[in-house]
Amino acid sequence: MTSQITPLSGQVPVLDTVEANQKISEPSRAAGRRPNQEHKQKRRSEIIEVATRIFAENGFAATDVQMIADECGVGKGTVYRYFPTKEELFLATVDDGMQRLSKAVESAAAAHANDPLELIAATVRAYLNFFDSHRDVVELLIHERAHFRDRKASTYFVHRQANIGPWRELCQGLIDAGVLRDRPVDDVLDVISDLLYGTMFTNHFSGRRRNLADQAGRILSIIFDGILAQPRIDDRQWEQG
Amino acid sequence: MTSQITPLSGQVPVLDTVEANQKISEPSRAAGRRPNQEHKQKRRSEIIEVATRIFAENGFAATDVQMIADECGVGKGTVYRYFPTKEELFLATVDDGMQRLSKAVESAAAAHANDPLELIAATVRAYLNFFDSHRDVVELLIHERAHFRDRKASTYFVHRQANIGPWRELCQGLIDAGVLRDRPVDDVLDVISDLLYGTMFTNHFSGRRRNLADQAGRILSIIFDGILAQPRIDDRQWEQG
Amino acid sequence: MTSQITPLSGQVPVLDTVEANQKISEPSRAAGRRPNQEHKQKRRSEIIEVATRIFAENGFAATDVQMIADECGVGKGTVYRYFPTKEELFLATVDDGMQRLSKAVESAAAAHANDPLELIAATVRAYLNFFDSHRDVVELLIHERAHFRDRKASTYFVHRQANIGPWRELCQGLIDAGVLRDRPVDDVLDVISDLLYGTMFTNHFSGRRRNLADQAGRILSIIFDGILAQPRIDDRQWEQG
Amino acid sequence: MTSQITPLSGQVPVLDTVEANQKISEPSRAAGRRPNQEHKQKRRSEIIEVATRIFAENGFAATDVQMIADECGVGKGTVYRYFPTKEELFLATVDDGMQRLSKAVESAAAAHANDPLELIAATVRAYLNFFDSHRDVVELLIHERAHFRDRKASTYFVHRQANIGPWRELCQGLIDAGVLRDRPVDDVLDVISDLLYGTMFTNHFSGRRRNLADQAGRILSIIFDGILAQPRIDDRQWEQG
DNA sequence: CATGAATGAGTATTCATTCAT
DNA sequence: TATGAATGAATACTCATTCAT
Repeated sequence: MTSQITPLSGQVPVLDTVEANQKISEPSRAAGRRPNQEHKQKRRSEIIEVATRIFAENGFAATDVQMIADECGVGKGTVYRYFPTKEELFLATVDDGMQRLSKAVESAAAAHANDPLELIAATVRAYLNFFDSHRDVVELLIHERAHFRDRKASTYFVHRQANIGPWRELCQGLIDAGVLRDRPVDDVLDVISDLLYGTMFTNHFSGRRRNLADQAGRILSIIFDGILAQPRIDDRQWEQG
Repeated sequence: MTSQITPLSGQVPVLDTVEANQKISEPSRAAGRRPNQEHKQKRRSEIIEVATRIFAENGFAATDVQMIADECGVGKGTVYRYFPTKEELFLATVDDGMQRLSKAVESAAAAHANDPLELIAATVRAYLNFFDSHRDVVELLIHERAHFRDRKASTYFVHRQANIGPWRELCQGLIDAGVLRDRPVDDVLDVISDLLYGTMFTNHFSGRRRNLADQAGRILSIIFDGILAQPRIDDRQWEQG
Repeated sequence: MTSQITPLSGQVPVLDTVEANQKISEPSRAAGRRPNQEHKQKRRSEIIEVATRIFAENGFAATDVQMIADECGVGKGTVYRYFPTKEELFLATVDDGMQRLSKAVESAAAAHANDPLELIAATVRAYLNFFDSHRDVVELLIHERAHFRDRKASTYFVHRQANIGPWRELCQGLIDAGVLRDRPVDDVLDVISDLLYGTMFTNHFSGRRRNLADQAGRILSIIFDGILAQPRIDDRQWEQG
Repeated sequence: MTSQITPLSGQVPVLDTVEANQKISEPSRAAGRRPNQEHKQKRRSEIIEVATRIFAENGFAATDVQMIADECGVGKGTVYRYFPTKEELFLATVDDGMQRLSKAVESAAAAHANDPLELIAATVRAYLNFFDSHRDVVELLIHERAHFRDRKASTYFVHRQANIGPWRELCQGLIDAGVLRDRPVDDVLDVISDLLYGTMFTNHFSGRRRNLADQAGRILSIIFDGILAQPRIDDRQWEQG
């Protein structure tokens, strides 16, 4: 159900395909109209696709399942055949969004597996690009949090946590190699992750539409080099609060 | 309605009291029924305080105005005497939260008006501290976005935009003085703002509870100095995507 | 909530009035539109009266609360102000029916307190008369049983059990006085109760419409004297199965 | 469709097999596909058996045809091949129950064809025993009445009416022979029928679990001999209301 | 023949808002 | 002015029935 989400990854992440638990076990009984797995998967995808759009546009509460059924050209009962409740349908759209994010980041990372800094840069660009061209998914994240706050851990952070591992190794390697300053790995990853998360939301919420390639560049520049003109000479301990 | 929000400010931020239409119109006759006005303001504050908590706990849709009335010990009709609709009441709580954020950041900044870098550091700490001790407000921001997406600009970003000015001047001054690298001011401010925004949400959503002073220190360290061990020597242009 | 139901009673049964728990405790707070107890009781009765008819006509499942609201000339929400669920409303109608039965039997019995056999006869007549002229109540008993089978003891039998006491004493007295044969009191009461219950249902379900006074007479004749021409001479033990 | 039901019968009751329209039409070609017919009858019986249990447990409305299909291990469509609607299936279970009652009473009566009073006693016992060991059937009677009130005469009373004949003759014979008092036959039969009906329901609804043989004995004792110690001396006319 | 995928009519309950008192 | 009684629009989910395979 989860997969590569963390915006940094030094190796090709494995996509944990979900189909297993979606397939209905083959009934061993007699003739009759047989269930068609292919057809089921296809229709399930259609519903998720439409639901993603409609939930993103209207939010969870304001979305009537009938709207989704109509848009799909099926009866409401059919939607309920595939997803037992409106909530499950919604969560399926969020999960689907996260899987698509994973694939997008993976693909981008795969092309730069041999140049660590470029790998990081490519990942940052892929992450921002994904959310820029899939604004629906940003909305879903908000609605998930608003509606399921106390019943479910945020899907986004579940994925982030599940896939941080490879990035930690990559970072540690770069520190050992003297490429990065000797800072705790988790501190570095947290700052980068939080910055991307905040940037993504801000882009979306504030309507800020800058050239994404430039934006990624500016972010990387500051992350890599900081904002001070003469950094290390100033010895002040910012850590002390 | 708005006030100092931007997490960086080189001068005592001005509280833009736009709340004209929220305040009960001042009676123009000299003295007379002043006590009533005070009573009204007090009750209005009570309602907002209770509503903040209940909206944060339950979200907008799941909150029944009756719950708020009960908690306040007044009739439902009374709540409607102070706020014409549930939505206006909700928005008033968000605005109230933003004003409190402003005051908190202001106060922290005021103590370091003479040391720019320390001013920045103090602001970062104050910002993270505020949201850490006012988790309600984080929730309200989410619910506002989820429910009012297409009807209202995010109060948070309205405030941010309204109060970025002084920070821009501060930054430009530091660049001119050679303290900061010569990067476009807005780039720097965006990165810092987005990072704080993302950090705040991540702290809240992922349940990450680190020592806040340390967290602020780590953030500042990376912002100021970057993550690379030998920064400027690498001339690579990250801007090119 | 309960009261005299059992069809036999040697003393004026006490009607346990229910109003106590229906009244809303006086709110101690300020002005405003005050709750009006009288008005509430009246409306509650109206709703029960209408609901009795509609539930009896359509059954529980087929009754739409809207039908009741319309018939009452109030909004659906108003019905729900008085009864939190459709089920509670239904059960209230059953209870109301049982209370009315109690009153009817009581009144009839009160007139013959000094002649035990006549008291029994009057009770039998009152019981059959009540259900004959309140066919709604018979229906409610059926629907209650059909719908609440495993969630609630039958209201009818709860009442019957709660009010059998006085009848047991009366019967025992008559046995001691040699008026009745020396049989276990509970056997006698069970047979009479079951016979009345079965007669009531049969009258209702089979559409049998005989003169009720005659019917009561025939029942009493057989109960008192049996069907055998030469009873006690035949010593056969029916008890042995 | 109907059969011997009336609890009193002086001769082997005839099973009125009216179930013509329930049976799958007999194939007129001599032999041929007889096995298929058998298979059909068998499956039909299976479905009725399962449906009886499930309808009794859940009531008509709360029973999902899917539940019955699952329990039978067949597809829902198959159930509909045997019974055109859920209602017809339900009514078939009621009718089946009544036929089983008939058989049970018949068998018991057959053993005492030569002793009228013992025949009556045996019938009473068989009737109470049947419903005691087939509680499902009692439930079905209730649900039938609740759901089909105005569309269908109660199956129970249809059967009762259809089979009262032989009992009337038996009774009249006993009266003529001076065994029973000279009362109108129908009065006697009504009282006995109603008493058994009421006893059966009361046993079921009130959870009263007494030794059935004893119970039958007590009932017979009162029916035969009445409750008065000195019956006929008291000349009072109970008939006058 | 048997099956189960598809359908859509049907309904209890909630709650923002109004307004009589 | 404060109150709470009244209202009715709005909506997820079920399940009997049909019919393509």
